[in-house]
Amino acid sequence: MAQRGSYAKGVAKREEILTTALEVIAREGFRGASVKELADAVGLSQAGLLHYFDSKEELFAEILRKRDEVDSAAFGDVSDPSEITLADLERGYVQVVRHNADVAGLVQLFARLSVDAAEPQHPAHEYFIERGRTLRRMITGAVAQAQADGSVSDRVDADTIARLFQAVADGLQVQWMLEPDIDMAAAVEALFELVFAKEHDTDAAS
Amino acid sequence: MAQRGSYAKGVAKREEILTTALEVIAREGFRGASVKELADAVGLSQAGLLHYFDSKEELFAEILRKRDEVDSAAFGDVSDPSEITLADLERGYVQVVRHNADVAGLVQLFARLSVDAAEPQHPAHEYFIERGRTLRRMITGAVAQAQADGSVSDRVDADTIARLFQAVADGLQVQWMLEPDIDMAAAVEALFELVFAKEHDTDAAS
DNA sequence: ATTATCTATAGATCTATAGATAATGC
DNA sequence: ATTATCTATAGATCTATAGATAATGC
Repeated sequence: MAQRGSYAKGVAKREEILTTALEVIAREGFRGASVKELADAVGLSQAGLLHYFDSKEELFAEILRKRDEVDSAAFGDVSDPSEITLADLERGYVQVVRHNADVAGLVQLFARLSVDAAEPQHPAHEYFIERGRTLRRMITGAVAQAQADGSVSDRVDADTIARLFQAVADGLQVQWMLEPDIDMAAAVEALFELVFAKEHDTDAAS
Repeated sequence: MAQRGSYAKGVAKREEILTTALEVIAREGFRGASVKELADAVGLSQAGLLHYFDSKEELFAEILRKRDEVDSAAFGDVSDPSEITLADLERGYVQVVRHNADVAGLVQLFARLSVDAAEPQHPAHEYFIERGRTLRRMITGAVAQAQADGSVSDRVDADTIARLFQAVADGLQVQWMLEPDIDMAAAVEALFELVFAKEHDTDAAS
């Protein structure tokens, strides 16, 4: 009952498990991602690894959380969502989409768990709900601002636009997994082009 | 070697397997969809059912094909994609999205297989590629037409717009599986609103 | 005393296949 | 003769847990 908490060694090992898992999955794909494989990669037995997590599903949920942590460290954390402009958003979006093309296994893991985590009891359920909210909050901020200054039509509310943007991101990844040749970044840029009445209507003669 | 082909009874049974599977999965969800469960539902043993399919994965691929067949019979087949207007597209889109809300299990199955079928050897790989193409062809037709008459900006080519529309459809379903309360139809309508410079700019004063 | 880790194993599935027998149709 | 179907089973996984021992730290 009286939990003492993890020893320093345990904390470090758990961390190592997650970061190593990210590499293994990114490289080998989601298929090779059995608990056994991940345990081998950090030199633990399968039972040894599971000591750190309640279940396999929780392990994978934690891997995704760790991924976000690593990514937002790499791509810059957003302290204040209301500070983001649309241009920032577009840049960040394209950057993430480009990066994802290098970590196919993680994209697969994410997509796979998105489906499994639909079940409310799934250990990643909250993760996905929370992540979606955070993502949309950022988008909504930028969009609302653009609507205020007139560069985006306000016939559709910012929340719904945010939902559509999220959907495009998820949906494009599905297409990309199936046909890795397609250019996700170009598609994202096109989306911004379409939704935002940009100033450079150069050849709008017709 | 000398294949005689299936007997009438076998053909009918195979059909029954697929249509029953659709009902079972729609109702019970993707979880209860083991081969055993599906076999029980048509009164066959597991081995008896597998006699009709090369593998479990092929079975599921066939189930999805059957679903499309049933759906396009219900929602009207498109003989000539170039005949579709944007308004048709929007109507059809909303209709399908509404229908899907009643068959959660099939939506899950589809999403789950989308990921698994990324593997080129997966029996549903071709299905997904082909389906995407067909869907986008319809969208492209309608969009190109709208671009020709000026109701849609031609700064983004019709193919890319089609890809975005497909992505929105897939991505919204992921959101909906996670949070069934959201209104997919409203989001789809918003997408059309955004992309198409509709005439009814009623309150475009600002 | 508690955590970190191992080995071993229960047991839950699930897929595919082999080897029957019964039904169908050339 | 071939298909339709069954029972039985191999065997591949994989997850979780029990019961050890070794390492850590109050």
